Amino acid sequence: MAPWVKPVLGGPPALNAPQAAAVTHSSGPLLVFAGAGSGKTRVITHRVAHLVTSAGAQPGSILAVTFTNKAAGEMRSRLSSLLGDNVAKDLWVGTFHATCARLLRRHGGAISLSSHFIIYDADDQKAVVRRALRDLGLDDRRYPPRAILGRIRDAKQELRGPEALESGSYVDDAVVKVYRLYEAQLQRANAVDFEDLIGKVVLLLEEDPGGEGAAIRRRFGHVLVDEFQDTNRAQYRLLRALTRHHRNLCVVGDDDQSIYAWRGADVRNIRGFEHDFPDATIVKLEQNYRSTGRIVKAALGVIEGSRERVPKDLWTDNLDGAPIEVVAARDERDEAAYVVGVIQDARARGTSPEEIAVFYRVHAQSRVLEEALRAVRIPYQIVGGVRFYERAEVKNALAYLRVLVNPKSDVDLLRIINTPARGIGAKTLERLSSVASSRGLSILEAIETLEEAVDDEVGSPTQLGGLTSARKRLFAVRDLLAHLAAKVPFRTPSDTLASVLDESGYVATLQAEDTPESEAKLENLRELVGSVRDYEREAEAAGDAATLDGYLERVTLAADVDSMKEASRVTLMTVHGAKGLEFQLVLLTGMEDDMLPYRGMSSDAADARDIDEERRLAYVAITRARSRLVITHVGTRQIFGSSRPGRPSRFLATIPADAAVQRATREASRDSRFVERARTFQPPPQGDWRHPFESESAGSEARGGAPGERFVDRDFFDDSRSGEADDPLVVRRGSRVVHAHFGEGEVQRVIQASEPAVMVFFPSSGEKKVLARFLRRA
DNA sequence: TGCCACGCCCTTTTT
DNA sequence: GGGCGTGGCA
Repeated sequence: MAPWVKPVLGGPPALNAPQAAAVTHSSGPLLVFAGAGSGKTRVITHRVAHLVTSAGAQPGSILAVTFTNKAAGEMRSRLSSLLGDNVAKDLWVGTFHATCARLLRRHGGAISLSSHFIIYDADDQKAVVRRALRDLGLDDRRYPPRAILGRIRDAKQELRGPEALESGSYVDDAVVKVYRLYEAQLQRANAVDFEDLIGKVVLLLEEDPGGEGAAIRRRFGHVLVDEFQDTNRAQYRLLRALTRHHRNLCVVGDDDQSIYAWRGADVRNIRGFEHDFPDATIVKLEQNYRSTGRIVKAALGVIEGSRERVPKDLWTDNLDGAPIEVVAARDERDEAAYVVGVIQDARARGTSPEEIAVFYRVHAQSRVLEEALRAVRIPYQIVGGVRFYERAEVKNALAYLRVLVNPKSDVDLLRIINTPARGIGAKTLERLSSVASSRGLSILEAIETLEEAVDDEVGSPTQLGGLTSARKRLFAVRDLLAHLAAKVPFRTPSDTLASVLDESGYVATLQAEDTPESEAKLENLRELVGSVRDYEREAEAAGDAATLDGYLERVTLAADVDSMKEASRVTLMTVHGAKGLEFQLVLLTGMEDDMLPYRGMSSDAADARDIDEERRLAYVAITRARSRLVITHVGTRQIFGSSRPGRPSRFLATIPADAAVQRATREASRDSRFVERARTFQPPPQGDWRHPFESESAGSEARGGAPGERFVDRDFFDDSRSGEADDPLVVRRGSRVVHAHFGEGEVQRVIQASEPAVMVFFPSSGEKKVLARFLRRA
């Protein structure tokens, strides 16, 4: 038996006595720093069990929140086995979003939210933003919907309304206007977005309209949170508001595994917990039960380079295990071939495929790996990528259902009004839309007014907004929907879906297309009907009524969980997707600077904070491995259609030498220069982010500055320089400038290049990169 | 109105 | 390399 397959652990034993006491028995605020592999979820389940069995808490007064459905499901099943189904069924165990949705359905009336509200996902949000931009007459090339929505989302995650946003710059003003319309649109549609689910519960709790906030607060005597480092500001405020009186808040997390800052997670929630709760009991779980000694050591080496972290000394009693293999490959194909070789070898030694995972930083890396695996017929599954519920045909079908439940939902109506094609084009929709917004109606209501206009014989073409010719087609859609909606109460959800697909002509249209693509779409629609049937069966088993509302909520709050089967397949996924999982053998690919740490096309250097998040990502990846870890990096990588040079990631240099061995593939060995570089590089001194290779291979690649060198994006034209110039133009972000051709604009950022240049936003023509010498002060 | 060709831009992702 | 959005054309 190879050393690395030797069993090294037997699952987390009981906590040591003082820890156990603190974790299960302490009262008041409790913060548990649970290092990777230290048995974090156990903390919550055992505490809950103790609260119920020994502390006399009512199961219904305990709320345990997680981030994913999967985590919630696991927690629930563990609690069921600890406490029995009968007790566990009364506990509130769920994701932040599902829990808040449940509360809002019961208490949302106080903030005029009908209990049939629907939840808009990212796509719906974007559609609302696009429409708002159109209504405001703003060009969506100059104001990219994605970016605008990003700003709105950021604001909502901090519970800031449009009035609380900065204004003054062109973009800021646009954001504020779009945000206002966006909110109005959601309210009119009786819809909420993911941020609202949290935000509106916070509103209920903090403002207590009709006593509903107090009612929610009374409900819960204990609140427990998993993966606390991933909470955003709004979620933190929710937790504080919920526990304001009794302060029975138990949070478990690991700041070293905070990898979601980019979507709003605020690591200050965990790092600053002690500040907000000075009386909190703090426990650190530092013993790792998962991985070999060398893996733990490597992980610790990597994470210790962080600028800021709560110190934790991860250690293990497990055997040292085999050295980590750091392998240089020539390019991504060579890397894939090596990965395949390792997998074949491991399988031959008896490692089962579901114990093997291949990680990468971005999905784009998966293609080459897939090809290599397919070539030798190794079964694999990819987690992530395009999700089932995000496919266009699935979203269309769901949009029909959502309109039936909530006819005011314009986003959904607009999605299906011309699906399948019914001759209702952009022009018609634009007119309809403006009729609707000018009268404060939903689109469907606006269609109704066309009828009134006809009945009254007063419908002048101007009043109808030029909609006379499309009227018949619009009425046909309205009648179709009315007909389907009338039958909803008498049909099962799956029958409703089936008749929607049939009577709308959607299926017929796809069948007529008769292409491989249309066949795939039909297949997906059949699967969707199947998923509704599954839901109906589950609801029945749980003794609940199966409703269309119920199904839609589940789907909107669902993830990719179902797709990750226990089947005997090798798993391919991004490092983000790997959090919370563990495998016997992990292959971490693409360990190059620019890939991990990742840097996109732009030459902007990441700042130290971004680098630290990438470092934590590497830490998460490493700590997923139980007994064997193989890390690969390449000399050249083709990605996104072009080639970039690869150098070993700076993080590799922080793995202690006695934990790893360096290797090269046969292909890579031929390039002796690359191998020599890869073999001999040294860790950079602390605090110096210059890559070690940069000095050695100076001038070998012309790039926009050394990696890691800080690009200054403000005060670039500082006074020391301006002294030499004839016209000292000092600009910084936000400065107003004038360009001879584009007119007045606003500086977005300063670009470091051979000649000073800036990105300027011109309201007349959008964002442009211009040389500073063509600008003057506004 | 609908189709196709062209060009752009590219992280990570739950709910 | 590829998905998506746009703009030109039938």
